Amino acid sequence: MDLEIRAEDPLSFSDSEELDENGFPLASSSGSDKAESTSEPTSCNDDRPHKKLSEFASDFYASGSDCTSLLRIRNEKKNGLLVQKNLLQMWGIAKSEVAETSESRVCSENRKRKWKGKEQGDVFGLKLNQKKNEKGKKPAHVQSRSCPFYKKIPGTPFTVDAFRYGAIEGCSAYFLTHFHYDHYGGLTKRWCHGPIYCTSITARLLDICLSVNQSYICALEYDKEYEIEGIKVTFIEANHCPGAALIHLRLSDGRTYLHTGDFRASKSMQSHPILLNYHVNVLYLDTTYCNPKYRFPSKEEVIAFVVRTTQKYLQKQPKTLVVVGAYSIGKERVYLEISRSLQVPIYTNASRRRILESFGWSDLSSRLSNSSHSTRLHVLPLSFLRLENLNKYLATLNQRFNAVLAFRPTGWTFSEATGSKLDLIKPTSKGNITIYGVPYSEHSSFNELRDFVKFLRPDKIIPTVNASSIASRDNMQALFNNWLKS
DNA sequence: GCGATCAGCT
DNA sequence: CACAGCTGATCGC
Repeated sequence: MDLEIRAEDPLSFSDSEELDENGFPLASSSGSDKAESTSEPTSCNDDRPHKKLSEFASDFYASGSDCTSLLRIRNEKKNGLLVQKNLLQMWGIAKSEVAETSESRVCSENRKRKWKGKEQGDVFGLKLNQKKNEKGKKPAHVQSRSCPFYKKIPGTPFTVDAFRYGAIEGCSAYFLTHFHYDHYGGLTKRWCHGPIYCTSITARLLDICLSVNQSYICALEYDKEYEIEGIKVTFIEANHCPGAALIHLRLSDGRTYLHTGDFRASKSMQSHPILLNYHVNVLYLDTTYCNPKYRFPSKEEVIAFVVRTTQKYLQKQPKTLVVVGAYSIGKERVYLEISRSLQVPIYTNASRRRILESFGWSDLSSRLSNSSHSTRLHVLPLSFLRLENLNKYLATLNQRFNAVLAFRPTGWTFSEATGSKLDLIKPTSKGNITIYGVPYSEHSSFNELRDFVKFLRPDKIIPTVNASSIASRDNMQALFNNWLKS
């Protein structure tokens, strides 16, 4: 493999900033500007208010928080890339170009209304002026975007899920924990900054969806120890989406790190040999739901609820179309279990079928259908699951169904009131369309997180989510301290 | 013209 | 809120 970059001192990312014993920025450090690590010099004045209060991971904030997406899927149309304009077009129901489908019309009208309220002219004027004045220069927010410290692993030339920062100084191995946009963002077919280590499923998705140059992709098996740049590396199944991994690192000096990427902690992880055998010094933790209010049921309980709700609806109304919403990858088991219990195939569009088939799960692949007429079970993009959209979708299936039962699986569908009592969930409903939000989470609940940390007993915990506000960080740190005391 | 990235939004 | 995106507009080549 040709490495584009050669770190002069691969064991040190930034020798100019003050670090603690683990290689993290000291709270009292004043060298925040030196933390800049993109290849571009930064010239932005930092007037962020929190700077005065805390220097914790100063470059964390410089990383920006925008999450944009442009998932282009290589279509079946030869080698061309096709951007899918809208769902009804994709299904061949609406004509392209001229086709102003009811769905696209609704959306564009909504946007126009919002846009108008923001004084269109002013916005355009401002942008154009800025562009003229700053010709040749990148906008400030781009210039200031540098790799957050918690994505760099101290004492190693590794970064984790850090692809939006160009070439990172001192990094000669880029790890990708899983194929979700907020983690792979920045990866394109023009990636050339170094080898990407990931699982084989993620590796295939990088090829299928992003056309990343194969020569940069290094697929590692789960539960097998590799030595990369002198560091022992083991991937552990993360219980998140297909191909997601925890990264276990053992340095030659004995330090042990665990980076969870995104994960849902489970009891079975507590019997993993590598987690039992090595004390973890630093834990990089997915703290998405690190708040006691997040108390959702197990995936199995939610699936059981979805299946029995489906069966109940079908008894009352046999001509019901069942719809499950999903992002690119994740939540597969929800529709897989409906498919099993109803003994019907799963219809979804060609792009998603290609992705699902790449997992190499024969049980899933064998249930996929390319015909929307062949089955009452359809998988659609989560964003499409709204009453108006589903109503129109139903109409396109010409009388074959007369009701829609849809499920939106997301960890956000929690309610203090319902808690784990799933049968109290009230769907949103209008006419013959019913949409259930179900708390199917692929991140740890608060209790699962606590139990995992108490099992692992790391010396230090670095939250990788919800760490942008001081209050939130302090809150989490207090929880960690509480969990780890005694 | 095309791919990548933006702000704004959910 | 924020999961993990989605959209049209804009930017760079």
